[in-house]
Amino acid sequence: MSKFLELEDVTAASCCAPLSGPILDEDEAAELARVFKALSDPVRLRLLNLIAASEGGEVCVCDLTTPFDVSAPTISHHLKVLRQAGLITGDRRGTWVYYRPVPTAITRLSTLFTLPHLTPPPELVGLDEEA
Amino acid sequence: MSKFLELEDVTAASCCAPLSGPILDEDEAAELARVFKALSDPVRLRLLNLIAASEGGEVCVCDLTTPFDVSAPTISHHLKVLRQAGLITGDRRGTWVYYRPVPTAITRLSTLFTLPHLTPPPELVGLDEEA
DNA sequence: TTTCTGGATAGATGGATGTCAAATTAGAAG
DNA sequence: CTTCTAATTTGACATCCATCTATCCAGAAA
Repeated sequence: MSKFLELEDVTAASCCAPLSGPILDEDEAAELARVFKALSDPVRLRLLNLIAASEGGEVCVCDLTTPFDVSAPTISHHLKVLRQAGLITGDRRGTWVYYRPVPTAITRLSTLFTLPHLTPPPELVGLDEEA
Repeated sequence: MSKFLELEDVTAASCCAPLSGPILDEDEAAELARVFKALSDPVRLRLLNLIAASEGGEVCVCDLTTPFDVSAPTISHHLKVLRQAGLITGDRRGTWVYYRPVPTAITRLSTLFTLPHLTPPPELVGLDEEA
């Protein structure tokens, strides 16, 4: 494991119970917020999507810079943010650097959005905020 | 339906396929990013948690201001952001305003974080970013 | 070692965002 | 109408963040 990433994993134990579950304390909320902040940028979402959808399970950074309109350092920055959020991992192999998703960190978020006592009543659709 | 919320619903059709699914285009990514940006603040996460976990299915704003260290206008601002993201709805009844979660918008996010072809291999835990 | 290339870091900058105090609106009650 | 209270809006301010250019670091190949 290369050394160029010395980062704090933010997705510790904070999230497991759904949002509709027990009350979130300030620390848990702060940790979770950091993860969602990592997902709050379009470029980062597309990066994570490309990495998570990759056939081989990993993607070379060299393939992540061309699909975007931003500079290479910006891509590097976004990858770092995703790394710090614990959503992806990367390691250097020779000249190139490869990134993979961290499945446990990603699937953990899935349980957050289940609403046990609120199975979505389809009749309510349309009462949401309207344009 | 009261008039004090004239907001664009952001959680349109953008999200349904998991992050590991088909490639996200720029528009879809932008829409999704807006939802996650709404979730990227600790106060907003706790607000949504309080609302989603409420027994009666709704919460009066008057009960949402005391648990926090921030001023009432700030709470109002955060509620507006959550509303604009389509995650909650609110309406005034007499003197008070009540907020409810929007189940469809919330549960929809759940499907985003499933990894069909990547059932989380427990052996990989620990290879994540380390402190 | 020197050179070349892929990728990360450093520093600067413009725009977005969380916060508050003060002013405003909506409704209830005199 | 006047007054009081709940909640939102306005406007200002400080901080944060996405982006860029320039520079630096890590390997590979001479």
